Amino acid sequence: MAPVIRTARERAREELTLEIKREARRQLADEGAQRLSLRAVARALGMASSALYRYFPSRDDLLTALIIDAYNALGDRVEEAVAKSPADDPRAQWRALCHGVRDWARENPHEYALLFGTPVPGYAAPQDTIAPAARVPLALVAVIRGAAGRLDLRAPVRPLRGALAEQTSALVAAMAPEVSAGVFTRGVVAWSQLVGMVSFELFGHLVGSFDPADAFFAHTVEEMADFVGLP
Amino acid sequence: MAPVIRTARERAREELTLEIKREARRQLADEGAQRLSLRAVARALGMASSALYRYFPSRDDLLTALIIDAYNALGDRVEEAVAKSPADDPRAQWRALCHGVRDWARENPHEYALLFGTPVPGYAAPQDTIAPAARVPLALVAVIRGAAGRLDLRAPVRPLRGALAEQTSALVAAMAPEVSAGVFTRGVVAWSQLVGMVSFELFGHLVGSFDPADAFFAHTVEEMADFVGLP
DNA sequence: GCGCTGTCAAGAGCAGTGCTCTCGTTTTTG
DNA sequence: CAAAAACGAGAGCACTGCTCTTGACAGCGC
Repeated sequence: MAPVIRTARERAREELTLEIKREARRQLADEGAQRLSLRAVARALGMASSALYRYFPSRDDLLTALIIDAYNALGDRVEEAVAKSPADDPRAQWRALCHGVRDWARENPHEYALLFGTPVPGYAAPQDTIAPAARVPLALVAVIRGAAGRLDLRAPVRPLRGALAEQTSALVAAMAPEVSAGVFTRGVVAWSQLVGMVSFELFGHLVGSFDPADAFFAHTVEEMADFVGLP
Repeated sequence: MAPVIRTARERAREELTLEIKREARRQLADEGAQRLSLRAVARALGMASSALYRYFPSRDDLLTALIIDAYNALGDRVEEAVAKSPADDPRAQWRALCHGVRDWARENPHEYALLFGTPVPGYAAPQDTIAPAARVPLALVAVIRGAAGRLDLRAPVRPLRGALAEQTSALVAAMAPEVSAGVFTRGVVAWSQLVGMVSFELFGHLVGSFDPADAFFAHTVEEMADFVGLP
């Protein structure tokens, strides 16, 4: 393993890397990813802009690092919210998860936009992001798994056919064997609905209709809990 | 009214405005809004970059014009798809609407991102965009209205309380008086789910799970049609 | 302790951006 | 016909991401 005592150089490098990300995150929160400027970050840190390239080979790499941090911040928040909920109350956990996502998004709109808005770089999500990105979806299926056997579907799930049945059964076998394929797809539907609704609110698509979205959001969270059959 | 025969200058201006938008749309489709450059547009048109500012006061204004055009293109596409469906088959119309949105989005990913991704300008959606932006949602409630009286809800809608009841009753009275408040909210839920799912597919959030999303999309469209009670 | 080697910050510079201002020219208008 | 408005082009400002070179310093084996 790496030694605990590093050379002065290595410690300085690690510290500066953190400081750069900290300042970049500040500017991101202030002005959005669009206006995040390497030169401005360097200026705020009192160093030459060229020196920054020793730590992040390009602006996109800095953004990727911020994306990973944001995914982890959201993951921490949501996992903690779920953990604080009663262990035997899947609906309370569901509520905590959904409201955790929304609250975090409203507190960090630019970071949320970085995760779920238009992808900034050339469409290719680096490999390092997929694990942090999976945390909230995994927490969501964990909540559903915790309710397995007690699920109560008011409306039966339509049968899965052909390619969808194959895709779903592979996924279910890998990550939620105690849950039926139909319920699993409903979980994915609810996840996309949650992100769609939060994006609507943050991106201003609800201004003419449910402008203070609190009541609508709370209601929809319950409806989607019913949709996946949570007790 | 304005005369049909305009001065040569006015006709030239109108034509050049269209040409600028055409070229900008080309570059938008190629590289995305991020890389859309006024200078590059001017270069392609063989004119000085400064001359462009006589037609669009800023880059954001050009983008706003493109946003309006994109909303209208999507609106045309969806309205036409619904109109081509059997008049007495709300579920077929629903299918046409949802698949119309997805198909258009897949054919014009950057323009879709412009509409439903991270808002590019300073968060304020200009007044001119809200009418074109409302076309697809309005088409969606029209489909539901067309099925009023024949709706079949497998799972009853949770009662709307407090602020939500007030917001919804105002909206329902204004745009869908023959539909119950509960069904109306489910329509909004389905709309946000649709956009969330298409965004997931286009922005790469489905790569690990339902990567070819065709089967999952088709299945979910039917599930959401059930959700709003379409016959 | 000494020198080599790799790492580092800094500066200059390149190509590009949005945007403003001025300056002649052209077209419309009174 | 003359005044006024609109127009295209050019120069220029302040900024961006990024590259290359230069000189200084730290860490290592000897």
